[in-house]
Amino acid sequence: MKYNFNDIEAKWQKYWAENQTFKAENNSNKPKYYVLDMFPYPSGAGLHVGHPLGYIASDIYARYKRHQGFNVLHPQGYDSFGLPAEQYAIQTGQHPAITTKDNIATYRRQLDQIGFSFDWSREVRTSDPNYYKWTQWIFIQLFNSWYNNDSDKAEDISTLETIFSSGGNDKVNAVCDENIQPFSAEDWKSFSSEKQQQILLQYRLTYLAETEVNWCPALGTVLANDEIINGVSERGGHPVIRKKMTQWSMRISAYAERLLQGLDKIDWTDSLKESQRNWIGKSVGASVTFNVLPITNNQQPTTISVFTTRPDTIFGVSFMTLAPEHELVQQITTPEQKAAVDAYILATAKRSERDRMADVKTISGAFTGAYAEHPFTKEPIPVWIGDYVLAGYGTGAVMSVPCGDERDYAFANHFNIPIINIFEGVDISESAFSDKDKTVIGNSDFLNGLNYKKATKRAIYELEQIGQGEGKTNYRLRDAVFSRQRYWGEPFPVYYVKGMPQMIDASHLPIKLPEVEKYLPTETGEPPLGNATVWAWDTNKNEVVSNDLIDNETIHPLELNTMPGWAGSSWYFNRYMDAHNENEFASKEALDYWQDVDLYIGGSEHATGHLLYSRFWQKFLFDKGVVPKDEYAKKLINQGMILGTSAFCYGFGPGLSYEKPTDVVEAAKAGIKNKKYVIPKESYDKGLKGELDNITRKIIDEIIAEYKSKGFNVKYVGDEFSGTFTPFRVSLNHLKGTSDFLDIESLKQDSLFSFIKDAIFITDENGNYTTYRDVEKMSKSKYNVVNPDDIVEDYGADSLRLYEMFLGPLEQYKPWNTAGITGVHSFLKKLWKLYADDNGLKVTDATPTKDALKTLHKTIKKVQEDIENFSFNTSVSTFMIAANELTAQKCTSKEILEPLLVLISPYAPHIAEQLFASIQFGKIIDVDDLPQNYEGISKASFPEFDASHLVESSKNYPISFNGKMRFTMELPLDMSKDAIEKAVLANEKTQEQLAGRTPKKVIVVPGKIVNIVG
RNA sequence: GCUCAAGUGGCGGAAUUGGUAGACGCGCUGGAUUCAAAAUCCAGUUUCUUCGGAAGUGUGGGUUCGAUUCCCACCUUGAGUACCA
Repeated sequence: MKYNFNDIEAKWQKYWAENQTFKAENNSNKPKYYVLDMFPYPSGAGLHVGHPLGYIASDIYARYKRHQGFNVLHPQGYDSFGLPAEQYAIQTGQHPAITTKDNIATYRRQLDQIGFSFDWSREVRTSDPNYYKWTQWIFIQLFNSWYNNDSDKAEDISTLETIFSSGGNDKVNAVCDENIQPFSAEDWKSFSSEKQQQILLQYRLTYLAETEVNWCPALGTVLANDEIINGVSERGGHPVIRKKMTQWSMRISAYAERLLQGLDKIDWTDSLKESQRNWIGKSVGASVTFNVLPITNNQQPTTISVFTTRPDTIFGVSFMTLAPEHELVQQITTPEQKAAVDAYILATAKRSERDRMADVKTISGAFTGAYAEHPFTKEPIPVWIGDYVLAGYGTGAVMSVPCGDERDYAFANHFNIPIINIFEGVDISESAFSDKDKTVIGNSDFLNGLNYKKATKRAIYELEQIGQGEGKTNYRLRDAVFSRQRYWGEPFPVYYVKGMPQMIDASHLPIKLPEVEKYLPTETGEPPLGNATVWAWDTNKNEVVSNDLIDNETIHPLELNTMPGWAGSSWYFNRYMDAHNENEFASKEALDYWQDVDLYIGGSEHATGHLLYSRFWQKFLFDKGVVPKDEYAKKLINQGMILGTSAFCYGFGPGLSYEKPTDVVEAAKAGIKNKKYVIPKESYDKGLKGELDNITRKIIDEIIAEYKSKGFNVKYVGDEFSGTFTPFRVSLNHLKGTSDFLDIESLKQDSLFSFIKDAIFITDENGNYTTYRDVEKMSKSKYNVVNPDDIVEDYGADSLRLYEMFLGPLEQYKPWNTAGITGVHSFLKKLWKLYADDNGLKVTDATPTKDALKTLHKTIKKVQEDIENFSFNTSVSTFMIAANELTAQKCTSKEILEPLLVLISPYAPHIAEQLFASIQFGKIIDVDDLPQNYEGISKASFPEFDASHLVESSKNYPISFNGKMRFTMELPLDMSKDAIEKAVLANEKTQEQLAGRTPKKVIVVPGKIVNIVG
């Protein structure tokens, strides 16, 4: 019987689904293991071969853990809210829910045919009301919480109210808005309930505030910092501007330190942790307050507070710089400087964020005319403004120490501000000295002679003594904007009474997305939900009612924004534990049993988005006692991207290139229909170098001849040809099989490539045009997308799985090339032949040979090590070696061949199941004929490695001379060092190598190597 | 600029504690089988070579009996981040 993969795979996939083979139980005597994939956004384009890479890896691990006796949770779902479905709705009017449902169906079909061992009974979809009910619920919990720095955790807002009414806000150590007004317990009690609500909002973990947001006009929505790359939107590359808007925000800054500390206890890659550390951006230093010297006697005293990481350089301060947007600028600027300052502010305001980022070398600024007083020397310090100081970081003001900071140095030089040197024995005439550890402080009163560490400590102490500063830690991490002006997202469970947000009671959730006529913003600029006509909250009936009924007494308007994409993905891993629970977000029993994710696999592009926000929510839920762990994923692996290999042709002719020589251009303008040519890569390369090869020369001669025949007087005028050939991509569908040869006829018939329809292809002597292949990201527009459906049809799911793993290390970026898949495919055919031939099953009860046992056990050892190290590529090689060896040994022994299948089963589950079942029944069995009680290979135990089969009695020693291996010698392993040395020296090849020299030294490492020096 | 990865045949890659560099596969070359093709099987395939050998893991140096592996400097590529005080 032949290896009929299409038949086998379809039947086993059906069998697994029907028998719920991979369903995980929420209680079990077995140890638990949770393997999680980052769930996909179901896009309309479906899967390409790059997408399943991580899923295959996690599936191998999940199957391996089942063989090891674990109760494995391996779920899958869909991150199904998002922009593309909404944009499709805007274009076509089709409801995003329908688009999403269709896309999910496609994804499911594609995933199913790869043979994943997902427990689909736990599927989640973030856009399902039964799911987002709990996303809304978490939002309410965040609203009802504040962060207590004393207990270092989130607490219920009621505890804050209690503190307020007993002692005001004086003693509260909370993470909250800036500029909170102090009040006493009496004040609090006297406040109106609205005023109280306003104050509480400044403390809540999710809060409504007018903040400066990143507004993307093209997308009509705000974006979070992680959704902006180089000043433009991640999606679409549209410009982003700063704008003040009232938005929901998440007080993630409350968790900055815990998010940073938590990284130390999780096994994530260093680069990913590093990204998160950078994003959190902790810097330790001091805040220092400078008194501004009054210009006139009746001026209000003001202060400028700054954050610095170098309080030790306080005596080096020779000026201060404020961000142009700093609120004090107008107040302190002197009348003489007002014109200059205003002009500068105007000039900076005109520059976009992007310009400012791109141009960091130009030094600009203006003097305010004001002076601050040095806290210790009491000397006056000029106050400048400059756009190198960012309003959004620290306090938006810096104390400038030109001798210790490059930017301050450049600024001081540019504006001729004095530079004070406070470093002992350091020359600062050329540049600033920012290496804090290599000198001691001088010229600094009480800091003289101290090193960086001691001086910092002392400076902070002295500042505290005079009440003008304290030690402070600053974080770059900003609170995350949580409102989006979109339709296809979770609605907020929020209505407004007199402009104050009110939470809908959790018992009335979910608040379902309303129907709208149009998915665009309203004419008055409200978000799409502003189009909904039934979008008001009736506080008596506790239901969503028509907007007409709004009376602002019992019926109130609902929130028009929706939640961002990361809302639903920040907790989904917990929902899988108890996916259908209607009363809780997951039951306590399920959460206690599964605890956390043991292995999480997904892309590194989520490093500062999803992976940070989800850690934040997990910590919050942990504080609330809802989840048992404050980090949800013990280990995380980033799979690398699979790149496509695009195929290029090189065109020459109108519409494909410029027309040179000049005379030919003129002729073309005169209305001659020119010829197009597709030339080989070598001709193109030569053209780039300005040389002409025979082919190009021939083409030009042909063109000239044609013009001449039409009566034009043309001639070729030069050899300059660079840039006249145009490379263009062709679709992989137009290549012959998996080769690089172009199927010219099919290309010409494709309407996508109509521009090349009439071209003449310059082929080789066999009539082939060879395309040039280059590695790029897979994308539809590059025509290099490979669909897994095609691979599965041609080679089978097992081949696809093996090949994706065989390509290279999991974490690495690597190119896909379908041609290579024949290697793993013929391995599977060879494997099949080991078990079956034309007469049926070959497996016997024969006693295995020593060699076969050795092959098996070294394979067990290697494969087990590889899986545990996530080195899946090398285990595929190991399987190939094992199959090659066993074939050579003509092994038919069940004792060898049965355990081998268990080893292979995580990688190639279909063929392993088929052969395993066949061995059980002594013939190639059809899945349909299996008895009811049959337990498949997934219940089989992973084979035990037995080292005794690998014991050797001799070793083929490499004999090296000065470290270079020259020949080998077979010697017994129990031979003593001396005996080995004697035997090697006695060998005639040794004497040959030495050529008469006497060895200075002989290194013998028993069991490893012999090295002769001399 | 800073941070983090990574540089090995024509290609993807292997060598897990320093110990026979190039496993395994693709591609290529030759052969067998076939009327022919596909498929399959066998042999070869780092480079140079006077066929004895010699050189060789981005470059230059170092440590070591011995370095793809450890250390220093540099070059290149990729990713992230950026007037962060």
